Parts: sequence; C-alpha cells; structure tokens
Amino acid sequence: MAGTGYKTKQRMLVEDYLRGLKGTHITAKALCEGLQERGVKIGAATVYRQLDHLVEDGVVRKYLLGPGDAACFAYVGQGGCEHEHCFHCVCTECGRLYHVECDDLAHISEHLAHEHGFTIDPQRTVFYGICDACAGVR
Amino acid sequence: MAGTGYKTKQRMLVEDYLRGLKGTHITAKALCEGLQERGVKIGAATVYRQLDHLVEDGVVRKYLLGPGDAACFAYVGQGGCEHEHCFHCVCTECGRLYHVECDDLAHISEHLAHEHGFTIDPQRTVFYGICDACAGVR
DNA sequence: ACACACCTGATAATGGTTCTCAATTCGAAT
DNA sequence: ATTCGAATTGAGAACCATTATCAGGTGTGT
Repeated sequence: MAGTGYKTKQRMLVEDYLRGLKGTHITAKALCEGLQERGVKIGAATVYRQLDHLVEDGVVRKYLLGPGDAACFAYVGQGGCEHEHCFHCVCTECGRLYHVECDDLAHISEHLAHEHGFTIDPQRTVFYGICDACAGVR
Repeated sequence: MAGTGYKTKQRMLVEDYLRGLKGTHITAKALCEGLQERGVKIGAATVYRQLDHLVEDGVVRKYLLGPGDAACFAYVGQGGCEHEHCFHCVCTECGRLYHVECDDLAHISEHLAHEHGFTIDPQRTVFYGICDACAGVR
C-alpha cells in the first residue's frame, strides 16, 4: 500500500512538498512552479502523474472545486482519517476556499446516508456561499 | 428575479428545452445539438451564456460529475425549489439528481453560519456522492 | 552487470469553456 | 411605427487544465 510503481526522485519531491504544506491545498501547476523555484527540474506531466499515484495510494486528496478550475491537492497522510470529514466552502464573492472540519458535518453525512440513501463524497462536495468577511463589506 | 438581461428567442429555447427534460440532466453540448436537430440555429457560445444566466437566476442547476467531464445542467423551476431548504445530491455513478428537503440540512446551514462564519447558498451547492441504488450494485 | 518494466520531460493534442467582435436584436422612449 | 443605445448573437479563435506521445533515462530483481 506504500506506493504504485517505483520510488523515484520525483515521487518523493512531490510528496514531500505536499507534506510540507500541512493540510493546505495547492493546485498542480502551483506545485510544479513551487518545486521549480526550489531549483528542482520537473515536468508538469510528471507532477500530474505523481499526484494521480498519490491520490490512488490515499496519501493525497484531490478536490474538484469547479468546472474548468484547476483541481486542488492536499496531503492527508497514511490512512488520512483525521481529515475524513473535512468539507470545503468557497466564497462566491472573493473566491476564497475554507476548510471546515466539524462533527456536525459528519453527522449530516450519516443522516443523509441512513435517512436519504445517499453517501456523500466529501472530496467532491463543495459548499458555495458567502463568507463573513465578504458579507460584512456589503 | 425573472431574468438577467433580455428575453431573447434563444433564452426561451434553452429554458424550454431544459424544462422539457423534467429534472433530467444534460450537457451543454448535447443541449446545443438537441436544439439544432430541432432545426434551431443556435451557437454553442450562446448556449453556454444562457445556461449561465439561467443558473444565476436559480432556475437551472449546474453540476460536475467527474474531472474533465462536461458540466451538466438540470431545470429545477422557479424559485429554485418549492421548499426553501432544498439541497441537491448528484450520484457520481449513475448521474441521477436527487432533491433532498430536510430540516437537518437547514440546521447545517445555520451551524455553518453561526459557528464557522459561512452562509451557504443552497441554490448553488450540490452534494456529490453515491446513491444506494448504485452502492448496492457494486 | 543485465534485462525489462516503469518513469521522465518536452511537446503536441484534447476537450470543455470563455473571449472577441462585427452584425443583429431587444426594449423603452420618442 | 421609428429610433437609438445597450444587450445579444454566432463563428471562430483563444484559453486552460489535463492527457497522450515517444525517445531516452532510471529503478528493481536476478
């Protein structure tokens, strides 16, 4: 379960970079540029490939925020259970992305599953709305 | 609240086509082709623009089934839904769209607003996951 | 070291969506 | 009905994230 394929330099680089972000999300392109700014020579295609592998291994999570938007990736670690009920909120005003980890959200998942026969995928589900910062300004 | 901009022929055509699907989803491209097969002359750009307007008006809902896949659109009617706290669940397996009206979901909205400073827009928010019908098959 | 499967990276290709812009249409006021 | 400014249209180009291609490099077990 430790990895799909070989342990190459690039695999380590991508994984380490994500781990260093400590739960923060990042886009594939930004990750690629971030590595290159560190002097690492790595191609975009490789970054995408390694991200796919890491997601398949369950070490990294991929979030699809919107159509056309770039996917976001975040390190969740081995077994990544701590963040299982982490949902995302996107402010339609400022575009900011908020991580919300809360038991109440976990309860909603269970409620939907038991009462409405629908099992939510937290990785794909995004709440759209307005954050207080923006609500206050208006 | 009835419409953004002018009521053009194309606007009506797109809206009527979607309404005729009665809750079923359709992709922008398919909608465009469907109209053209009816003998309607309409450009893809216009279809996308009108879909955006209809989504903004809350009459149509937009959602993604998979990464890289085309967005899907479904007619949900005037006022978005008859009930205020109607959320939508999309099965990523079969693509079916479920309407869920439930007080527990309303509570989550309040909780997020009070405890996490984020006010959900139910019209725009879609839950992604797997419905029991598909979960059983696997 | 050897063989072979896998990985890399630059580039091209893909596909959905958005942008451009001249021509057309809309809506309200005349 | 006519006019005029603003909004819309449509064809194609542009955009952007992601994938595919493929020759050459690299990892692993023997």
